[in-house]
Amino acid sequence: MNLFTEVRGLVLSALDQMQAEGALPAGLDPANVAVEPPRDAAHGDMATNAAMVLAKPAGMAPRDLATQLAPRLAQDPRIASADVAGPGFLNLRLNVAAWADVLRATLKAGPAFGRSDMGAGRKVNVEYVSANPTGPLHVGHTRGAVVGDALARLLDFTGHDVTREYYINDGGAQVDVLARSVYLRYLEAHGRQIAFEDGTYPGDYLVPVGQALKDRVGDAYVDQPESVWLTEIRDFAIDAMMTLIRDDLARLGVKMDVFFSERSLYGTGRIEEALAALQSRGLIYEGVLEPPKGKTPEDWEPREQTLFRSTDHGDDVDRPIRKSDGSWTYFAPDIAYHFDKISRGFDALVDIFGADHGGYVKRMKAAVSALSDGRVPLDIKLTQLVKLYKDGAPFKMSKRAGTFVTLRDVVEQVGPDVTRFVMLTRKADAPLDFDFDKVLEQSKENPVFYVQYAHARVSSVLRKARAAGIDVSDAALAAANMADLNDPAQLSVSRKIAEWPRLVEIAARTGEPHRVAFYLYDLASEFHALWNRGNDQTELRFLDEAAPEAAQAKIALARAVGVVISAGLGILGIEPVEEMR
RNA sequence: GCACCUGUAGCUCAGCUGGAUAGAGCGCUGCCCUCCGAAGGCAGAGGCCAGAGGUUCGAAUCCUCUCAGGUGCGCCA
Repeated sequence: MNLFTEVRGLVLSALDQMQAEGALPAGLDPANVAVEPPRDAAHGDMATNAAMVLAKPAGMAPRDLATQLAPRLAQDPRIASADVAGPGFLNLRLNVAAWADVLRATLKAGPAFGRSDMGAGRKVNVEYVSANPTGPLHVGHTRGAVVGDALARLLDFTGHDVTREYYINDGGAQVDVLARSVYLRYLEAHGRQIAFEDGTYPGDYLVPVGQALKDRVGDAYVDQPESVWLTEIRDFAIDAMMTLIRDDLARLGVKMDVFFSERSLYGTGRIEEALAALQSRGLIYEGVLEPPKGKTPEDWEPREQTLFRSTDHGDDVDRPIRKSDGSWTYFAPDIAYHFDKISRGFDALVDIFGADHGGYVKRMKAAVSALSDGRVPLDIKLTQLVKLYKDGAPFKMSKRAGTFVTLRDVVEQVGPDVTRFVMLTRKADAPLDFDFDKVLEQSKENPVFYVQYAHARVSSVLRKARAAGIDVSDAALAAANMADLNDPAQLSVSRKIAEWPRLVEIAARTGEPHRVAFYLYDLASEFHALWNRGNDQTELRFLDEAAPEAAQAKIALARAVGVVISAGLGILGIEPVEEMR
């Protein structure tokens, strides 16, 4: 139940009626008519811009149109008043019964409250993390993992058929480097002195891999040339790294549906197939690129390469598919990979990239646009850097020295729930500060704590009520008489609850799960404010000994808050707590 | 040089397919908090939404230009 769309429906039918009666010209397009919560609560519970949007096409003054519309809306039993305001807004006040309806709907739907069918079962592929299989996940990957997973859950909640996918970059030179690095650790396991040259991975995490390799093959590769061991060690190492990465993701509670190997595209004709698809559209040619202006590489030489005419699909320059020596660029398998996604029948694709891949966005979109003839939209979300702090001082990360802060470090210190929530306290394309001390603080400053605390208070109310012999089943609460829930603080909470389905749709449409986190903080604020009112006004306490007969309706309100917090945290992949410790 | 992201209160940031007097937390000021539901509560001050044009009934939001910060720009992935 979305109260806003219901009231919008009411507005639209009133407009239809006016057109039928000749009070308005026929054939007006109501697409831009909106019913929204007003920014200022003094303006009522909801406002509609209908009169202003339609004034011009109707050839009427906005306020006149609003004046005629108002009494028609006021006839509805849910509407207490409809007032013309400002340039032609119609401010609506709702009857207490309308809020009671919302609470009943919340209790009835439970965790499904706010679900919608806006996705209409459309198949959406969300690709995220996709870290190179050369080491454990670090904090940057963590953010991508959290954002991608929350987005996937959000799309699922709004009726999309979601596939979560990880693209394993196991086809490039970096996995050869991995193999050489593992070889060094393998030699080390045999007691050899080793030295890590530039371009190898010195991290400790390869020590057990070298040992495991030794356990498996003994000294078979010692003092052997690379040609003997490279392929086998590479496969062994990639397997080990993907096991590590899956384990890291599991610690965060992220589970992929599909792991797609880049390597599976090589030698199977699939890259050639994708390029043939572009070729048949006349988008492949042999040519020479201009050097980038203002930053010409020292060793620049014009070279003929196979190019993709991405400029036909919105890119700034055409992009190379083959290097000048004839081998594929990284872009070629990526095109084939996205071609594969398209041919698997997805209606929409989403990629979550780190911000350092921002330069890749246009060409990828161009490729998908070309390969699907514009049918399949590709949405690319960039996640910005995470800056770590401890004791107020920034944490340094250096991948080269092998000392970087891993996903595992973070989750072990603060837990998966806090990690997830904090990663969503900024929109994805803004940098994020992550302070190890602050995220564990128990205060209003800390949104994770504040939201969980609200849920714990709800749980506490329910426990105590149960102990007092009150029936707190959702059915009983829904049947309570809620006519007296009309204190401003109570109405604020109800209003916020009513916004939840609307917020979900906005967050899903914009692909911005952080909005859920901010909403939950707002809802928790309203709830805590109501709770605090109970200090002075004992009749606002959820359990007021002086008036036990009023308890059930108030508990229904608290329970509804708990239901929404629980649903919201569910979208963020977080378990609500029953009590704080 | 070009592309993308960012620029909102002293600080950290929200801001809904364009909507009314732009919000929150921290910090600051004042009051309240021996107990009854205080891991605090209530109230207040604080803004040229980077700047300049434009679009329109209406712009933090859309367009153009400028400024500042970040990221990236064939033969890495």
